[in-house]
Formats: sequence, C-alpha cells, structure tokens
Amino acid sequence: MQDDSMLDHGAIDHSDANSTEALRHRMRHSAAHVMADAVLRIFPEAKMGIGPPTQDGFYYDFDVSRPFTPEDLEEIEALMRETISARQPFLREEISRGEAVELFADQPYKLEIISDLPDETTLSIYRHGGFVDLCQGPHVDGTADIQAVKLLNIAGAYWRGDEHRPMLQRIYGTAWESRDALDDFLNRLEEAERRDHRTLGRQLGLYSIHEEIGPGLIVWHPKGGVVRSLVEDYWRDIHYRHDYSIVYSPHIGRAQLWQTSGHLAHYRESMYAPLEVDEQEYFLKPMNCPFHIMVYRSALRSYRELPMRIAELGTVYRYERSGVLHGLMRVRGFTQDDAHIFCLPEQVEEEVGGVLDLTFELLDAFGFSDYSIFLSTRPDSYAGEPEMWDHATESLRRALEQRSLKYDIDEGGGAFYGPKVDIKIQDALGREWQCTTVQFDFNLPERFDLTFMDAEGGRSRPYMVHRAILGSLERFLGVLIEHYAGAFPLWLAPTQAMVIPIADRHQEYAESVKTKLESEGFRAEVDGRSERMNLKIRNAQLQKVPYMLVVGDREQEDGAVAVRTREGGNLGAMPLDDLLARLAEELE
RNA sequence: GCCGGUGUAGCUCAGUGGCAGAGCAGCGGUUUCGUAAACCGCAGGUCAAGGGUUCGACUCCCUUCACCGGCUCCA
Repeated sequence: MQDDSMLDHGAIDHSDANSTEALRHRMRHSAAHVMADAVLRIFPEAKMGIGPPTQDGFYYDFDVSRPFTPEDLEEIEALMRETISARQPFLREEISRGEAVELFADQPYKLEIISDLPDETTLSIYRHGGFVDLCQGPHVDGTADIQAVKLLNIAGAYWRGDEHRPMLQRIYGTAWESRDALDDFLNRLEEAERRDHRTLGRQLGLYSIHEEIGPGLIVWHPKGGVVRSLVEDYWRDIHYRHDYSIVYSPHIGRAQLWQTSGHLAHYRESMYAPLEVDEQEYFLKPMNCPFHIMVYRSALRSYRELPMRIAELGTVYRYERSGVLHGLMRVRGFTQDDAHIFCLPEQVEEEVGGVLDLTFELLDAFGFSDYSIFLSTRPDSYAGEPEMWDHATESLRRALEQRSLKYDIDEGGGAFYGPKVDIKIQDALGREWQCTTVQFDFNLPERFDLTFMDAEGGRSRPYMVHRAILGSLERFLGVLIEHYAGAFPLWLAPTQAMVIPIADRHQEYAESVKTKLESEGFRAEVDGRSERMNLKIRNAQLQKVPYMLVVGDREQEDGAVAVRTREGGNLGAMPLDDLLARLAEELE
C-alpha cells in the first residue's frame, strides 16, 4: 500500500531547459557526480552503483568495504566543496561500447548497466577533474554551478532494488540554486518533523504502541478515540446515504474459508499463524472479502437485488515484515473501511463512478485536496477473461475522465485479479500513502462460485468490486494528524473548548459554562487546577484546543466568556450565547 | 526480511569500567493571579532483556527484542 517510488513521481520536465526544476535536476545530478568523485578519492576501492537526482535532492549508491559513518559524510562534503571551488567544467563525450567496457573495467555495476543497454544506444560519459562516470546527462556547465549542497543521510539499498542482489551503501544529499533555497528546504524538513503523527500522537495523547502488546498494534487513547469515532460516525452516515448496507463479521475464520479464497495459497506469509480450536485451524483475517462474500451467498440472489453494496469497518491482521512498520501508517492490526459491491456488468460504470463521488465527498470533508490518482492495468499473469478486464478498465477510465480527474497509468500494475484505481495522499514529508483503492475482482466470484438469477431465469456471475476509501482508520488518522498538524478542525477536535477559570472562586461558574456547552452538544473541559491562567492557556494551546474560554470576575458577573482562539486571537468577552452561535456556525 | 543507527525516570535528553543525573510532567505545600511556563519541596530507575569478559559492567563483547532512517515487500 505504501508507495515507495516517490522518485518516479518527480518526473522532470526537460522541455524547458531553463525552468527552475530543470536547473535543479541538472545541478543535483551534477552534485551526485561530485559526491561520487569525493567518495572514490576517500575509498578508492568503492564500486559505483547509480546516482540519480530525486524530487528533493540526489543519491549515489556504492559498494564499499565498510559502511559509511557520519564522519565520512563530513569528509566527503568537505572534498565536494573543494571540487566546487575548483570550478571544474563538466565535459561530455560519446564513446563506443568497447571503450566504455575498457574505461569501466573495474566497475562491475557500470559494466552491468552497459551490457543491459540496447546495442543501438549511444553511450556517453561525463568528466570533471579526474572523475568520469557513465551518464546521459544533462549536467550544469561546471562544478561552480552547484550553489548550495548538503549531504543528508546514509542508508542501505539493494542493487537495482532487488533484495537478492548485493546491498549497497546509499548517500542521500540535496542541492539548491541558492543558500536560501537550501535553508528553506531544511526548514521544511524540520516543520515536517514537528507534524510527524508519531510525535503529535504522543503529545496530544491520541494513541500509543507498546512493546508489551506487540509491534504494529495500536491502542487508541480517549482523545484519539474521540477523533476516530467521529470519523467512523461520519463514515457510517455517508455510507447509509449512498445506499450501502453495513455489516459485521468475525476476526477469525476456519482454514477452509481461506483455502477457498486462495489466501492460504497466495497470502499466507502475511497471515498470523493459525489458532487450533477443536482440532480445527482458524486464521486471523487479513481481509474482509470472504466474509462479505458469505453475506452475498447466504441467499439465492436475484438480478433485482443488484447492485448490492456491503460495507464494514473491518479489523484485519497482517504479519507485515518487521522493518516496514511505521507509526499509524503501516501496522499489523488495522481497521479497513471496506466494502464489496456485487453488480451486473451494465452497472459497473455507474458503481465505479459512485465510489469516486463518495471518495471525493469524504476526502473533501476532511480537507484533502491534494492527492495523486493511479489507474493500474492488467499484469502479465492474471485471472479472468481479457474482455472482462477491458470492460472493467474502460469503466474505471471513463469514470475518471467524466470527472475530469488527472491520473497516471500504471501499465501492468493491477492486481492479478483485476484492474484498480488507487488514490494516494501525502504525509508531512511528502511520502505518499495509499488510502483509497477501487479494485475489480475476477478471482473470488469464481472461487466462491457467486451467481445470481438473471432476467432470463439463468444463473449469471456478478461483477465484484472491492473498495476502501479511507483505506484504514489507522493510516487515515495518521495522515489526518499530519495534514492538520494536530490542530483538528472544530468538528473533529477531541476538546472543542477549554474553560479556564482565573482563580479558584471562578470554578463554579466555569463548570456551569462547561455544562451549558455540553448540553448544546459541544465537547468542553474545565482546567480547574490551582495554576495561573497563563499556564492553562499555554497548555490548552499546546493541546491545540480550538477555543479557550477565560472566565474571571467580569465574565461571571455578565454571564460571558473571554474567548481566545487557538490561532492566537483574543476575541475579548462575549455573552455565552454569542459564543454558542459562533461555534454552531463554524460547524456548518 | 536486509543495511546502518538508537534503546538511561511518564516525556526530552546528559553521563561513566568503581554511589545513576537534569529539565519538563507527576505528587505535597505556598500563591488566587486577566491571555503561551509563579515559588518551595518530595518522589520517581532491574540504565530494553538475556548471556559473557572483569575484582567490579549502565559502560566492553555476544544474542534477542523494540524503535529510527532507508531498501525490499505490500492479495
């Protein structure tokens, strides 16, 4: 579900060689060369992998005798600065395959790249100083054109992204057209860290993860529980409005079920080990599909009943590899906002369109307007008939285009059981997380032999569409926390108003304000500690409470509250009724 | 799972082959205050777990677990 290929999305437009993006692209590519040059001077035995520019910088992979250390990075960066000061030009040369093989004789990874290039490819190299690299370019004119550069971190990375090939040492760096642009970028990184849902989750008391419970398993705290249940309430409401039926299903099912579904054959390594009960094996469910299929199969279905939309906030467990877990974004136990739509072939397009409309209504309600959409088509090996694939893929395409949505096509990237549309939302660091997915399934209806009575009195097989809109509640809330930097809009805020009595004698009035707010349906608390008002304001501010209501002698006398908003504005005193009206209006 | 890094109080982090430290939070007291941190005091630890080296290990070594940055995976 995670998209790790963010490098691929930063597609650079080379058409305008003078655009800032094109300049950065050349500069970063050049910085990668300068870095490789420095690495080779310190580690002459290093074997070079590849060193491309990325969306925000560049990296280069090396096979070295020992992993890099932070001290190495400093030394490498110092050498890079020397190269930049030396104002060496980048020189392009085109060479023959034979010359290239000779030139890179002691660089096995380069040789592999050369041998994999089609024969007709023109090989080019770029030189600066004493360094040479196989490279298409383009580059900046000279090393002096690299204005601001900084090495960021060290990581392991498999050669050619293949976990069966050697693991190389990767150095990430960034380069910008000015010192200011670099500083802006570094500030953005810091800001992203402040928005990290893992930090905010602790600071705001939303959720926690415990070694005692197990990795990737979330406990929601009271405040996070409020946010989650508000999201769920809204979700249920909107699903009923869109004619979904909401069901509940168990967390475990017998081996036979997963045998039929094919999960034991194809998904077992992601499933928790079975439990044995009465000499029967039960598995924790990694997916909800088989259960919803059982709902469908519980009666003989008529074409008149279709489309049938079965939805559930279904909690699933998947044994994710230990290295991939990440806060709320990638966990082992999570609740999908899952639904399965069973429909007639001629209903497919409208159903897909309906899901998209529902998706954008939901995402819009949570303030998301930036996302990327991917249409994934038939892979090499697949289930079902090509005509069905074409029909389904076309229906997805038309639904997207009717709504004028921009999307990328992931050719051959569909699941083996059907084409799909995925929608990804970015986190604070610009990493994309798949939330929405709409997937056709040509596999399970066969495996479970799903049918309905058609108008001619025969039995036909329904189309089946899986879909999740939020994806999982865990991931969605993670993205939501980062999206709002923890400052949830009023309707989602765990505490909407904090009543702050100035002195102990205002306690009773503060409680009455709270009671009044609660009777009007708002979530309010009183900070009744014997502390100074300033401290209570600070705490409420840090907890990102939207409204702080200060009450002292004056307010008590007038039946008023002094209103301060989270955004820092002191709105002054106003009658309590005015505040209630204001809050109600904001919730509209 | 793989490469690298990190685990010290609830949180953020110092520290050292020879008695375990700070700030914040917590608790007790004083203060009753007008828009982002009052003051005094107290308590808080199997230094992730297990094993080894050593007269002595939180510190050095090994194993395991968890987390962090990547990679891979993601029916």
